[in-house]
Amino acid sequence: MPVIRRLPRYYRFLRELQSTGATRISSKELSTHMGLTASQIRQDFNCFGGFGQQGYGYNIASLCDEIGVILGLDRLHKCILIGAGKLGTTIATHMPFDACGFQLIGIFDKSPKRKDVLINGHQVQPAQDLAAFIQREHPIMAILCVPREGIEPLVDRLYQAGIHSFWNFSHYDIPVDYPDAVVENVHLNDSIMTLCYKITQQVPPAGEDNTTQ
Amino acid sequence: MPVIRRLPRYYRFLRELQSTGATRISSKELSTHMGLTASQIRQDFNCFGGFGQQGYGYNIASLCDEIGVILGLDRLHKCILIGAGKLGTTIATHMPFDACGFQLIGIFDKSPKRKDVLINGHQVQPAQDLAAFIQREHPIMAILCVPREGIEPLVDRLYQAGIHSFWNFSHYDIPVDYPDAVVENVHLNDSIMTLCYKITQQVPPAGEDNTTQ
DNA sequence: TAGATTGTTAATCGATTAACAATC
DNA sequence: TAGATTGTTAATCGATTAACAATC
Repeated sequence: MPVIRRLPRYYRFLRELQSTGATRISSKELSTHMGLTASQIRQDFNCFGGFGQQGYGYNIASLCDEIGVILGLDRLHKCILIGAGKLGTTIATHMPFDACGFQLIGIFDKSPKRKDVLINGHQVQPAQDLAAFIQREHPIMAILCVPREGIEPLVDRLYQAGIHSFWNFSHYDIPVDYPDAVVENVHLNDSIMTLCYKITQQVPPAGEDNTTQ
Repeated sequence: MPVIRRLPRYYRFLRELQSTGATRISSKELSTHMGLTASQIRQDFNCFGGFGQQGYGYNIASLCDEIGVILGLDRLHKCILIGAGKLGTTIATHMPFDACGFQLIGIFDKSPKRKDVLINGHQVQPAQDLAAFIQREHPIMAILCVPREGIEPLVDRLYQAGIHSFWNFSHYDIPVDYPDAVVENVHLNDSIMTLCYKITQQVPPAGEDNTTQ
Protein backbone atom coordinates (compact mmCIF):
# COMPACT_ATOMS: atom_id res chain seq x y z
CA MET A 1 0.00 0.00 0.00
CA PRO A 2 2.82 2.48 0.69
CA VAL A 3 4.10 1.31 -2.67
CA ILE A 4 0.91 2.40 -4.38
CA ARG A 5 1.14 5.81 -2.82
CA ARG A 6 4.55 6.24 -4.37
CA LEU A 7 3.44 5.25 -7.86
CA PRO A 8 1.96 8.61 -8.84
CA ARG A 9 5.22 10.32 -7.95
CA TYR A 10 7.17 7.83 -10.00
CA TYR A 11 4.76 8.36 -12.83
CA ARG A 12 5.00 12.15 -12.77
CA PHE A 13 8.75 12.12 -12.56
CA LEU A 14 9.18 9.58 -15.34
CA ARG A 15 6.84 11.49 -17.64
CA GLU A 16 8.77 14.64 -16.94
CA LEU A 17 12.00 12.81 -17.71
CA GLN A 18 10.54 11.32 -20.84
CA SER A 19 9.62 14.77 -22.10
CA THR A 20 13.31 15.73 -21.91
CA GLY A 21 14.10 12.93 -24.32
CA ALA A 22 15.63 10.41 -21.90
CA THR A 23 14.91 6.76 -22.69
CA ARG A 24 16.47 4.74 -19.86
CA ILE A 25 17.18 5.09 -16.17
CA SER A 26 18.67 2.92 -13.46
CA SER A 27 17.22 2.45 -10.00
CA LYS A 28 20.33 4.17 -8.64
CA GLU A 29 19.83 7.27 -10.74
CA LEU A 30 16.13 7.37 -10.00
CA SER A 31 16.83 7.06 -6.30
CA THR A 32 18.89 10.25 -6.22
CA HIS A 33 16.09 12.19 -7.89
CA MET A 34 13.31 10.80 -5.76
CA GLY A 35 15.02 10.72 -2.38
CA LEU A 36 14.50 6.98 -1.97
CA THR A 37 16.95 4.08 -1.93
CA ALA A 38 17.68 2.20 -5.13
CA SER A 39 16.74 -0.96 -3.30
CA GLN A 40 13.32 0.33 -2.48
CA ILE A 41 12.68 1.40 -6.03
CA ARG A 42 13.56 -2.03 -7.39
CA GLN A 43 11.41 -3.61 -4.69
CA ASP A 44 8.54 -1.32 -5.59
CA PHE A 45 8.61 -2.03 -9.29
CA ASN A 46 8.93 -5.74 -8.66
CA CYS A 47 5.68 -5.79 -6.75
CA PHE A 48 4.01 -5.53 -10.11
CA GLY A 49 6.35 -7.66 -12.18
CA GLY A 50 9.86 -7.24 -13.53
CA PHE A 51 9.87 -4.14 -15.65
CA GLY A 52 13.63 -3.79 -15.81
CA GLN A 53 16.52 -5.48 -17.47
CA GLN A 54 19.70 -6.55 -15.72
CA GLY A 55 22.75 -4.57 -16.71
CA TYR A 56 20.62 -1.97 -18.46
CA GLY A 57 18.06 -0.50 -16.11
CA TYR A 58 14.51 0.50 -16.89
CA ASN A 59 13.07 1.70 -20.16
CA ILE A 60 11.32 4.93 -19.27
CA ALA A 61 8.55 4.71 -21.84
CA SER A 62 7.47 1.18 -21.00
CA LEU A 63 7.85 1.78 -17.28
CA CYS A 64 5.52 4.76 -17.62
CA ASP A 65 3.04 2.66 -19.52
CA GLU A 66 3.14 -0.12 -16.93
CA ILE A 67 2.60 2.30 -14.05
CA GLY A 68 -0.14 3.99 -16.03
CA VAL A 69 -1.95 0.67 -16.35
CA ILE A 70 -1.55 -0.04 -12.65
CA LEU A 71 -2.93 3.38 -11.81
CA GLY A 72 -5.76 2.90 -14.28
CA LEU A 73 -4.68 5.84 -16.42
CA ASP A 74 -5.02 3.91 -19.65
CA ARG A 75 -8.79 3.98 -19.55
CA LEU A 76 -11.65 6.20 -18.44
CA HIS A 77 -13.71 5.54 -15.33
CA LYS A 78 -17.27 6.77 -15.23
CA CYS A 79 -18.10 9.04 -12.33
CA ILE A 80 -20.89 11.26 -11.12
CA LEU A 81 -20.80 14.47 -9.16
CA ILE A 82 -23.26 15.24 -6.41
CA GLY A 83 -23.96 18.71 -5.15
CA ALA A 84 -24.14 21.42 -7.78
CA GLY A 85 -23.33 24.29 -5.45
CA LYS A 86 -20.30 26.52 -5.63
CA LEU A 87 -17.70 23.84 -4.97
CA GLY A 88 -19.43 21.24 -7.12
CA THR A 89 -19.76 23.64 -10.02
CA THR A 90 -16.11 24.62 -9.76
CA ILE A 91 -14.95 21.03 -9.78
CA ALA A 92 -17.31 20.05 -12.59
CA THR A 93 -16.07 22.97 -14.65
CA HIS A 94 -12.36 23.03 -13.98
CA MET A 95 -11.26 19.52 -13.17
CA PRO A 96 -9.55 17.92 -16.17
CA PHE A 97 -11.57 14.71 -15.93
CA ASP A 98 -10.26 13.11 -19.10
CA ALA A 99 -6.66 13.81 -18.27
CA CYS A 100 -7.22 12.21 -14.89
CA GLY A 101 -8.79 9.09 -16.32
CA PHE A 102 -12.36 9.94 -15.48
CA GLN A 103 -15.45 10.63 -17.45
CA LEU A 104 -18.12 12.72 -15.79
CA ILE A 105 -21.46 11.25 -16.80
CA GLY A 106 -23.90 13.04 -14.51
CA ILE A 107 -24.38 15.87 -12.03
CA PHE A 108 -26.99 15.66 -9.29
CA ASP A 109 -28.46 18.06 -6.75
CA LYS A 110 -31.26 17.53 -4.32
CA SER A 111 -32.60 21.08 -4.64
CA PRO A 112 -35.36 21.38 -7.28
CA LYS A 113 -34.11 24.89 -7.96
CA ARG A 114 -30.91 23.55 -9.44
CA LYS A 115 -32.70 21.08 -11.71
CA ASP A 116 -31.79 21.37 -15.39
CA VAL A 117 -29.16 24.03 -14.75
CA LEU A 118 -26.43 23.42 -17.32
CA ILE A 119 -22.91 22.91 -15.99
CA ASN A 120 -20.13 22.11 -18.40
CA GLY A 121 -22.54 20.42 -20.76
CA HIS A 122 -24.40 18.45 -18.10
CA GLN A 123 -27.93 19.14 -16.98
CA VAL A 124 -28.26 18.93 -13.24
CA GLN A 125 -30.52 16.01 -12.33
CA PRO A 126 -32.67 15.60 -9.23
CA ALA A 127 -31.16 13.48 -6.48
CA GLN A 128 -34.13 11.12 -6.41
CA ASP A 129 -33.14 9.82 -9.85
CA LEU A 130 -29.78 8.67 -8.52
CA ALA A 131 -30.56 4.99 -7.96
CA ALA A 132 -32.09 4.49 -11.39
CA PHE A 133 -29.25 6.34 -13.05
CA ILE A 134 -26.61 4.30 -11.28
CA GLN A 135 -28.34 1.06 -12.20
CA ARG A 136 -28.46 2.12 -15.83
CA GLU A 137 -25.03 3.71 -16.29
CA HIS A 138 -22.83 1.99 -13.70
CA PRO A 139 -20.66 4.88 -12.67
CA ILE A 140 -17.85 3.71 -10.47
CA MET A 141 -17.16 6.71 -8.31
CA ALA A 142 -19.02 9.65 -6.82
CA ILE A 143 -17.52 13.05 -6.21
CA LEU A 144 -19.28 14.50 -3.18
CA CYS A 145 -19.68 18.24 -2.90
CA VAL A 146 -22.58 18.48 -0.49
CA PRO A 147 -22.85 20.19 2.89
CA ARG A 148 -21.73 18.09 5.81
CA GLU A 149 -25.23 17.48 7.13
CA GLY A 150 -26.21 15.70 3.95
CA ILE A 151 -23.25 13.42 3.64
CA GLU A 152 -24.08 10.38 5.74
CA PRO A 153 -27.48 9.38 4.34
CA LEU A 154 -26.20 10.17 0.87
CA VAL A 155 -23.25 7.83 1.18
CA ASP A 156 -25.61 5.14 2.48
CA ARG A 157 -27.83 5.50 -0.57
CA LEU A 158 -24.97 5.51 -3.03
CA TYR A 159 -23.35 2.53 -1.39
CA GLN A 160 -26.61 0.60 -1.57
CA ALA A 161 -26.98 1.59 -5.20
CA GLY A 162 -23.59 0.11 -5.99
CA ILE A 163 -21.08 2.93 -5.78
CA HIS A 164 -18.28 2.02 -3.43
CA SER A 165 -15.73 4.67 -4.30
CA PHE A 166 -16.00 8.23 -3.11
CA TRP A 167 -14.03 11.33 -3.47
CA ASN A 168 -15.38 13.40 -0.65
CA PHE A 169 -15.04 17.18 -0.47
CA SER A 170 -17.68 17.68 2.19
CA HIS A 171 -15.38 18.66 4.99
CA TYR A 172 -16.71 15.85 7.10
CA ASP A 173 -14.96 12.50 7.27
CA ILE A 174 -16.96 9.67 5.87
CA PRO A 175 -16.75 6.96 8.52
CA VAL A 176 -14.90 3.80 7.69
CA ASP A 177 -17.59 1.24 8.35
CA TYR A 178 -18.53 0.47 4.77
CA PRO A 179 -16.86 -2.80 3.88
CA ASP A 180 -14.60 -2.49 0.83
CA ALA A 181 -15.52 1.12 0.35
CA VAL A 182 -12.81 3.36 -0.95
CA VAL A 183 -13.05 6.82 0.43
CA GLU A 184 -10.71 9.67 -0.22
CA ASN A 185 -11.61 12.39 2.24
CA VAL A 186 -10.15 15.52 0.71
CA HIS A 187 -9.64 18.29 3.22
CA LEU A 188 -7.75 21.32 2.20
CA ASN A 189 -7.08 21.74 5.88
CA ASP A 190 -5.35 18.42 6.21
CA SER A 191 -2.36 19.56 4.29
CA ILE A 192 -2.34 22.87 6.02
CA MET A 193 -2.58 21.38 9.46
CA THR A 194 0.21 18.94 8.80
CA LEU A 195 2.28 21.73 7.40
CA CYS A 196 1.56 23.90 10.43
CA TYR A 197 2.82 21.20 12.66
CA LYS A 198 5.96 20.71 10.69
CA ILE A 199 6.56 24.42 10.72
CA THR A 200 6.13 24.42 14.45
CA GLN A 201 8.78 21.77 14.73
CA GLN A 202 11.15 23.67 12.56
CA VAL A 203 10.89 27.10 14.03
CA PRO A 204 12.31 27.49 17.54
CA PRO A 205 9.24 26.54 19.58
CA ALA A 206 7.96 29.13 21.99
CA GLY A 207 8.25 27.31 25.29
CA GLU A 208 6.40 24.06 24.76
CA ASP A 209 8.11 20.75 25.30
CA ASN A 210 10.23 19.24 22.58
CA THR A 211 8.67 15.82 22.39
CA THR A 212 10.51 13.35 20.23
CA GLN A 213 8.99 13.52 16.77
CA MET B 1 5.40 10.78 11.82
CA PRO B 2 2.44 8.52 10.97
CA VAL B 3 1.10 9.76 14.29
CA ILE B 4 1.22 13.35 13.12
CA ARG B 5 -0.65 12.50 9.98
CA ARG B 6 -3.45 11.10 12.10
CA LEU B 7 -3.74 14.17 14.31
CA PRO B 8 -5.82 16.27 11.92
CA ARG B 9 -8.37 13.47 11.70
CA TYR B 10 -8.52 13.17 15.45
CA TYR B 11 -8.92 16.90 15.66
CA ARG B 12 -11.74 17.09 13.14
CA PHE B 13 -13.61 14.22 14.70
CA LEU B 14 -13.24 15.52 18.25
CA ARG B 15 -14.40 18.98 17.24
CA GLU B 16 -17.40 17.44 15.54
CA LEU B 17 -18.13 15.42 18.67
CA GLN B 18 -17.69 18.46 20.85
CA SER B 19 -20.27 20.33 18.82
CA THR B 20 -22.81 17.64 19.67
CA GLY B 21 -22.29 18.40 23.38
CA ALA B 22 -20.18 15.38 24.34
CA THR B 23 -17.53 16.04 26.98
CA ARG B 24 -15.62 12.78 27.40
CA ILE B 25 -14.59 9.80 25.32
CA SER B 26 -12.59 6.64 25.88
CA SER B 27 -9.95 5.30 23.56
CA LYS B 28 -12.21 2.30 22.97
CA GLU B 29 -15.13 4.41 21.85
CA LEU B 30 -12.91 6.62 19.72
CA SER B 31 -11.41 3.56 18.09
CA THR B 32 -14.76 2.35 16.76
CA HIS B 33 -15.43 5.74 15.18
CA MET B 34 -12.01 6.15 13.66
CA GLY B 35 -11.32 2.61 12.51
CA LEU B 36 -8.16 2.32 14.60
CA THR B 37 -7.33 0.19 17.62
CA ALA B 38 -7.81 1.63 21.09
CA SER B 39 -4.22 0.74 21.77
CA GLN B 40 -2.97 2.80 18.91
CA ILE B 41 -5.00 5.79 19.96
CA ARG B 42 -3.59 5.70 23.48
CA GLN B 43 -0.12 5.26 22.05
CA ASP B 44 -0.66 8.21 19.72
CA PHE B 45 -1.85 10.60 22.40
CA ASN B 46 0.93 9.54 24.70
CA CYS B 47 3.55 10.61 22.20
CA PHE B 48 2.72 14.13 23.22
CA GLY B 49 2.09 13.60 26.94
CA GLY B 50 -0.65 12.00 28.98
CA PHE B 51 -3.86 13.77 28.08
CA GLY B 52 -6.16 11.16 29.62
CA GLN B 53 -7.21 10.00 33.02
CA GLN B 54 -7.33 6.37 34.12
CA GLY B 55 -10.80 5.05 34.66
CA TYR B 56 -12.33 8.08 33.01
CA GLY B 57 -11.00 8.51 29.48
CA TYR B 58 -10.21 11.72 27.69
CA ASN B 59 -11.77 15.12 28.14
CA ILE B 60 -12.78 16.14 24.65
CA ALA B 61 -12.31 19.87 25.06
CA SER B 62 -8.83 19.71 26.52
CA LEU B 63 -7.79 16.97 24.11
CA CYS B 64 -8.87 19.22 21.23
CA ASP B 65 -6.88 22.09 22.66
CA GLU B 66 -3.78 19.95 23.10
CA ILE B 67 -3.95 18.66 19.56
CA GLY B 68 -4.63 22.18 18.34
CA VAL B 69 -1.42 23.36 19.98
CA ILE B 70 0.54 20.49 18.50
CA LEU B 71 -0.82 21.28 15.05
CA GLY B 72 -0.12 24.97 15.55
CA LEU B 73 -3.77 25.93 15.25
CA ASP B 74 -3.64 28.19 18.29
CA ARG B 75 -1.69 30.87 16.52
CA LEU B 76 -1.32 32.43 13.08
CA HIS B 77 1.60 31.78 10.78
CA LYS B 78 2.60 34.44 8.28
CA CYS B 79 2.67 33.31 4.69
CA ILE B 80 3.03 34.72 1.22
CA LEU B 81 1.53 33.65 -2.06
CA ILE B 82 3.47 33.66 -5.29
CA GLY B 83 1.88 33.66 -8.70
CA ALA B 84 -1.20 35.85 -9.06
CA GLY B 85 -2.67 33.96 -11.99
CA LYS B 86 -5.95 32.11 -12.04
CA LEU B 87 -5.05 29.50 -9.45
CA GLY B 88 -3.22 31.93 -7.19
CA THR B 89 -6.10 34.39 -7.29
CA THR B 90 -8.59 31.66 -6.45
CA ILE B 91 -6.59 30.48 -3.49
CA ALA B 92 -5.91 34.00 -2.26
CA THR B 93 -9.60 34.78 -2.48
CA HIS B 94 -11.25 31.62 -1.26
CA MET B 95 -8.89 29.94 1.15
CA PRO B 96 -9.94 30.56 4.75
CA PHE B 97 -6.46 31.56 5.87
CA ASP B 98 -7.38 32.58 9.41
CA ALA B 99 -9.38 29.45 10.08
CA CYS B 100 -6.41 27.41 8.93
CA GLY B 101 -3.97 29.24 11.17
CA PHE B 102 -2.36 31.33 8.49
CA GLN B 103 -2.14 35.00 7.78
CA LEU B 104 -1.55 36.01 4.20
CA ILE B 105 0.79 38.99 4.28
CA GLY B 106 1.76 39.39 0.65
CA ILE B 107 1.07 38.35 -2.92
CA PHE B 108 3.78 38.37 -5.56
CA ASP B 109 3.95 37.96 -9.30
CA LYS B 110 6.86 38.29 -11.65
CA SER B 111 4.82 39.84 -14.45
CA PRO B 112 4.88 43.68 -14.36
CA LYS B 113 1.36 43.60 -15.77
CA ARG B 114 0.00 42.14 -12.56
CA LYS B 115 1.71 44.75 -10.39
CA ASP B 116 -0.64 46.60 -8.04
CA VAL B 117 -3.65 44.50 -9.00
CA LEU B 118 -5.75 44.20 -5.87
CA ILE B 119 -6.61 40.67 -4.72
CA ASN B 120 -8.53 40.20 -1.53
CA GLY B 121 -7.12 43.39 -0.08
CA HIS B 122 -3.53 42.74 -1.14
CA GLN B 123 -1.69 44.64 -3.84
CA VAL B 124 0.28 42.31 -6.05
CA GLN B 125 3.99 43.04 -5.61
CA PRO B 126 6.79 42.44 -8.11
CA ALA B 127 8.79 39.28 -7.60
CA GLN B 128 12.07 41.16 -7.38
CA ASP B 129 10.97 42.65 -4.06
CA LEU B 130 10.68 39.18 -2.53
CA ALA B 131 14.01 39.01 -0.73
CA ALA B 132 13.62 42.41 0.90
CA PHE B 133 10.06 41.64 1.93
CA ILE B 134 10.99 38.31 3.47
CA GLN B 135 13.84 39.88 5.40
CA ARG B 136 11.48 42.54 6.75
CA GLU B 137 8.35 40.51 7.49
CA HIS B 138 9.62 36.99 8.13
CA PRO B 139 6.87 34.97 6.53
CA ILE B 140 7.27 31.32 7.32
CA MET B 141 5.67 29.65 4.35
CA ALA B 142 5.16 30.28 0.64
CA ILE B 143 2.19 29.12 -1.34
CA LEU B 144 3.40 28.49 -4.87
CA CYS B 145 1.02 28.97 -7.76
CA VAL B 146 3.43 29.46 -10.61
CA PRO B 147 3.85 27.53 -13.86
CA ARG B 148 6.09 24.53 -13.60
CA GLU B 149 8.93 26.10 -15.55
CA GLY B 150 9.30 28.78 -12.94
CA ILE B 151 9.30 26.63 -9.88
CA GLU B 152 12.89 25.52 -9.44
CA PRO B 153 14.74 28.84 -9.47
CA LEU B 154 11.94 30.33 -7.40
CA VAL B 155 12.27 27.75 -4.66
CA ASP B 156 16.04 28.33 -4.66
CA ARG B 157 15.55 32.05 -4.13
CA LEU B 158 12.94 31.63 -1.42
CA TYR B 159 15.02 29.05 0.37
CA GLN B 160 18.04 31.37 0.33
CA ALA B 161 15.88 34.20 1.59
CA GLY B 162 14.84 32.11 4.59
CA ILE B 163 11.59 30.43 3.67
CA HIS B 164 11.86 26.69 4.17
CA SER B 165 8.22 25.70 4.02
CA PHE B 166 6.30 25.43 0.79
CA TRP B 167 2.86 24.55 -0.21
CA ASN B 168 3.32 23.82 -3.85
CA PHE B 169 0.49 23.82 -6.37
CA SER B 170 2.69 23.99 -9.44
CA HIS B 171 2.08 20.49 -10.72
CA TYR B 172 5.76 19.76 -10.58
CA ASP B 173 7.33 18.04 -7.60
CA ILE B 174 9.81 20.17 -5.78
CA PRO B 175 12.88 17.97 -5.42
CA VAL B 176 13.84 16.84 -1.97
CA ASP B 177 17.37 18.10 -1.83
CA TYR B 178 16.83 21.13 0.33
CA PRO B 179 17.91 20.22 3.85
CA ASP B 180 15.14 20.66 6.41
CA ALA B 181 12.78 22.05 3.84
CA VAL B 182 9.15 21.19 4.31
CA VAL B 183 7.38 20.74 1.05
CA GLU B 184 3.80 19.78 0.55
CA ASN B 185 3.43 19.01 -3.12
CA VAL B 186 -0.28 19.29 -3.70
CA HIS B 187 -1.40 17.49 -6.81
CA LEU B 188 -5.06 17.08 -7.47
CA ASN B 189 -4.04 14.17 -9.60
CA ASP B 190 -2.39 12.36 -6.77
CA SER B 191 -5.64 11.60 -5.07
CA ILE B 192 -7.28 10.75 -8.30
CA MET B 193 -4.56 8.44 -9.41
CA THR B 194 -4.50 6.62 -6.12
CA LEU B 195 -8.22 6.37 -6.25
CA CYS B 196 -8.09 5.06 -9.80
CA TYR B 197 -5.81 2.32 -8.69
CA LYS B 198 -7.98 1.36 -5.78
CA ILE B 199 -10.98 1.27 -8.06
CA THR B 200 -9.08 -0.97 -10.39
CA GLN B 201 -8.40 -3.34 -7.54
CA GLN B 202 -12.01 -3.43 -6.54
CA VAL B 203 -13.70 -3.86 -9.85
CA PRO B 204 -13.20 -7.26 -11.53
CA PRO B 205 -10.00 -6.52 -13.46
CA ALA B 206 -10.15 -6.94 -17.20
CA GLY B 207 -7.52 -9.58 -17.76
CA GLU B 208 -4.45 -8.17 -16.04
CA ASP B 209 -2.73 -10.13 -13.34
CA ASN B 210 -3.94 -9.92 -9.76
CA THR B 211 -0.66 -9.07 -8.10
CA THR B 212 -0.81 -9.03 -4.34
CA GLN B 213 -0.93 -5.29 -3.80
C1' DT C 1 34.10 -11.76 -21.43
C1' DA C 2 33.67 -7.86 -18.02
C1' DG C 3 30.73 -4.38 -16.19
C1' DA C 4 26.45 -2.99 -14.91
C1' DT C 5 22.25 -3.43 -12.90
C1' DT C 6 18.32 -6.03 -11.92
C1' DG C 7 15.48 -9.51 -9.11
C1' DT C 8 15.21 -11.59 -4.80
C1' DT C 9 16.36 -13.24 -0.29
C1' DA C 10 17.80 -12.12 4.45
C1' DA C 11 18.56 -8.57 8.06
C1' DT C 12 17.10 -4.44 10.10
C1' DC C 13 14.24 -1.11 11.46
C1' DG C 14 9.95 1.05 12.86
C1' DA C 15 5.10 1.03 13.64
C1' DT C 16 1.11 -1.40 15.33
C1' DT C 17 -1.04 -4.46 18.50
C1' DA C 18 -1.58 -7.05 22.75
C1' DA C 19 -1.19 -7.34 27.52
C1' DC C 20 -1.24 -5.76 32.00
C1' DA C 21 0.06 -3.05 35.95
C1' DA C 22 -1.00 1.59 37.69
C1' DT C 23 -4.56 4.52 39.19
C1' DC C 24 -8.57 7.33 38.92
C1' DT D 1 -13.69 -0.88 47.33
C1' DA D 2 -14.78 -2.41 42.47
C1' DG D 3 -14.93 -1.10 37.71
C1' DA D 4 -13.11 1.29 34.12
C1' DT D 5 -9.67 2.97 31.45
C1' DT D 6 -5.27 4.89 30.94
C1' DG D 7 -0.01 4.67 30.43
C1' DT D 8 3.59 1.72 29.22
C1' DT D 9 6.19 -2.36 28.23
C1' DA D 10 6.73 -6.50 25.35
C1' DA D 11 5.41 -9.13 21.17
C1' DT D 12 4.10 -9.01 16.50
C1' DC D 13 3.81 -7.51 12.17
C1' DG D 14 5.12 -5.11 7.97
C1' DA D 15 8.06 -2.12 5.38
C1' DT D 16 12.66 -0.65 4.27
C1' DT D 17 17.41 -1.59 3.56
C1' DA D 18 21.44 -4.40 2.59
C1' DA D 19 23.56 -7.98 0.19
C1' DC D 20 24.40 -10.83 -3.50
C1' DA D 21 23.46 -14.18 -7.07
C1' DA D 22 21.41 -14.08 -11.70
C1' DT D 23 21.83 -12.27 -16.17
C1' DC D 24 21.75 -8.89 -19.74
